[in-house]
Parts: sequence; C-alpha cells; structure tokens
Amino acid sequence: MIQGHAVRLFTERGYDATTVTEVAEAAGVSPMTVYRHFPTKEDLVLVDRRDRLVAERIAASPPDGPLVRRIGRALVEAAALLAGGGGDGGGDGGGDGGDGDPERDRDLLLARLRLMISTPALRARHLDSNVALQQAIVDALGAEAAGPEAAFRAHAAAGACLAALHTALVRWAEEDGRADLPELIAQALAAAFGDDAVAGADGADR
Amino acid sequence: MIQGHAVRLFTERGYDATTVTEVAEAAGVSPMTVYRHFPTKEDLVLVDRRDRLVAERIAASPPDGPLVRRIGRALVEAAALLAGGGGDGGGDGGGDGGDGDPERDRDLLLARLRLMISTPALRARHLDSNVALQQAIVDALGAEAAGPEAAFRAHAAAGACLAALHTALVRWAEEDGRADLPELIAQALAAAFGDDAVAGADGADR
DNA sequence: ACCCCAGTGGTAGCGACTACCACTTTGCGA
DNA sequence: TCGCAAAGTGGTAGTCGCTACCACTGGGGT
Repeated sequence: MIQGHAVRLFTERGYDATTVTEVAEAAGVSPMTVYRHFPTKEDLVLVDRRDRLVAERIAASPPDGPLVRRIGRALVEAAALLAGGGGDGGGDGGGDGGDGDPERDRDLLLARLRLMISTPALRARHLDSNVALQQAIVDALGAEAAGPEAAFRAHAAAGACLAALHTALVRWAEEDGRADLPELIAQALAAAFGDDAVAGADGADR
Repeated sequence: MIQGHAVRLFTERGYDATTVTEVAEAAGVSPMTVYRHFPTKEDLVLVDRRDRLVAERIAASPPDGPLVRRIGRALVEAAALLAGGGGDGGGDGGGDGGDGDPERDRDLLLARLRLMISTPALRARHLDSNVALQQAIVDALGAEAAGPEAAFRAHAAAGACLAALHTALVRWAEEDGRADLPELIAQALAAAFGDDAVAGADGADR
C-alpha cells in the first residue's frame, strides 16, 4: 500500500524530486514506518521475490541441451507463468504476490518498470539484482560444483540470458505491456543466440 | 591522485566505512575539491572513458556476419589494445589514460575492479554504465535507423555480449589479472554463444 | 600595474538513512 | 481478569553524501 503511493508520487513528480517523507505523508504513516518496511528508498520500487521461482524452474529442468537453451526456456516459462497466472510478469522486478485486481497489478508493474528504466539509481539497482539472480541460476545448474571452468561458462551463459531478458522487459514496457512477454523474451533470446538456440521453447516466430 | 588515495582507503577500510572527508584529508585537499573532480563518491572508483573506443571499433568493423560476432570481436580487440597498450583493460571501468608506470596502473585497475565487484553500490553503478555502452554499440551499429525490430535485436545482442564481458572481467579479477584478458573474453563469448560464434576472434590475436 | 579566471575553500542546508528509546496494540496463557 | 511478551509504530538526534551560494588566492595576458 505504501508502495502504491510511492510509485504514484514518483511517476507524477519524479523519483529524485519526491522525498520519503512525502511518500509517508501520502500513505498516512511516519517516515520511520516507511524505512521499516523498505530499507531504502529504491526498494519502494524494486522488490523481487521471483528469483527463487526461476532458479527452481531451472533446477527442475532436464539437464539436456546447451546452457542457454535450458536457462532461456526457464525464463520464458517463468514469464508465462507470472504473466498468465497473476498478471505479474518479468523474471526480475516482480512485485508483491498481488492477489487483487490483475489489471491493477499489471499497471503497477508497468509503472515500476518504467521508473526502473528511466531512473539511473533504480536502473542500476535493478541490474544489480540480476547479479543475484544470475548467481541463483548458476547454483541451480549445479555448475559451481563442477569446477571453476564450468562455473565460468555458466555465469557467462546466465548473464547473457538475463541481459536478453532485460532487453525484452524494456521493450515490453515501451509497448505499454501490450505485447506478449514470453514471446518477447523468446525473440530477444533468438536475436542474441540464434533462432535454433531457443527453438522449442515457445511458438516464437522468426 | 585523489583517486589513488580513495581506492587505497576503500580497499583498506571498506567503501562504506570510508567517508569522502577522509579521502580528502588523505589527498591533502578539502572535501569540496573532491566533489569538484568526482561528482559522486562512486565516481572515485568508477571512471570510464573506454565506451567510445569500443563503439568506434564497432562502427569501423565490416558489417558482415552475425551481430554477436561483430560485437564480440570488437570487445576482444579493444581489450587487447588496452591490455597491451597501457596496462589498462576492460571495455568498462577503464581508468585514466595512465601514462605512468604500467605495473602500477594495472594494480590500480585491479583494485578498482575488485571494489566494483564486491561493493553493491559500485557494482550497480558499474552495470548501469554498461547500459550506456550498450546504447553506444547499438548506435555504432546503425541499428536504430533500421527500424525498431532491428534495434531490439541489436540491443539484445549487445547486452548479452556485455554480460559475457562482465563475466570475463570478474574472472580476470579473481585470478588477480594473471590470465590473458582478451582470451578470457573470447572464452566467455564462446561459452554463451557457442564456439562457432566467435571462431574468428578466438585466441587468434594473442 | 591591471584584470580575468580557473581552482580552491567555507558555510549552510537538504535528504537519505541509522542508531536509541518510548508508546500502543495484540494475542495468549495464568 | 490480569499480566506479559511480541510486534508495530513514532520521536529525536545524529552521520553522511551532496548541493547550493559566496569568498579567496594565484598565475597569465593586456
């Protein structure tokens, strides 16, 4: 609820031009309560609890085919799950488990995504959260135990896949969420790794 | 010079535990002078003027082959240039054009890289600077003018390549700069995109 | 001699964030 | 019913990053 007011104010007045105190006043609480729930101002926009979902999806995937295919497929599936299930999408930057109005949830997610893309501080933090997700993916792949070389390759593959995911998210936000997110992700993966690398992941044309 | 003291203090005491005032005192100037030269505390570690070099290298490359090969080759070449020329490496986070002791320059770069990797705030900023580099690459490719679809694919490819570059930089820092950076970059690209995608650049020039 | 100006320093202030402590409410067992 | 612990909320004071605004100094050109 605090988050809703925060995102609204940030969108209206700009992130830097809005103080935490103003957010607190809008939400009807004291500034301290805001800091209690959101350790930093940036967390008012960036909250993700999706990392585990993607990582679990990868750990559960059959260990066949190249790394990027496994990771890419997991990303597409996770996005499809989130987009279809709760109106929430994106492997990173997912919001609360909003069980409320799905339409409203998607608008909130879009607003947050736009802030994340346009505000340098938020964008930086968002990209950094991808590092944590990347580590989770590498862990889920069990690559760390297979030696430093395997871990290195897994990190490279996971990082590249997440970069493609980020590109898809940016594009999705630019189109106001009208496009199909899983398909966009598949297209980004195909653009980066070649069409064959993600074939079979989804009905991605091209 | 201020930067040298800053990196040393940050490494000794930790980034967050060191105030800008302490850096200023160590450098023998006032805090304001520090802010004059480095707009933010993070800039004391993150300085990059390399973006243009990579972008120019891409703009000058022949427009044949897939995007990732063109971008990957440019990254490897840029790293080879910087590593061999001035003891400076990395498409991002490059330092001043240190014309002094190359040994000293490399150590400074390594220290900065380690800080960038281990400190969340610095890591976030560093990753964000990659976004600017990504945009420069897309511009250099002239993809923006070729329509939104081409731009989208170029962004996905560039982002993925930069993620691989980042992985290589992390690995390079972990090995204390003993490994050959261009080769590491080529390996990371190969791990992400397949050996054939960078066949032209893989270990060719070293 | 003059002035110009780039570099430096000081002061005051804002905003993010963090201690440390006090108060109220809630739920639960005695 | 009482007492009590736990959780949530709020206040105060302070640090630190950072940004105004203004004053000072020193070297170079006229």
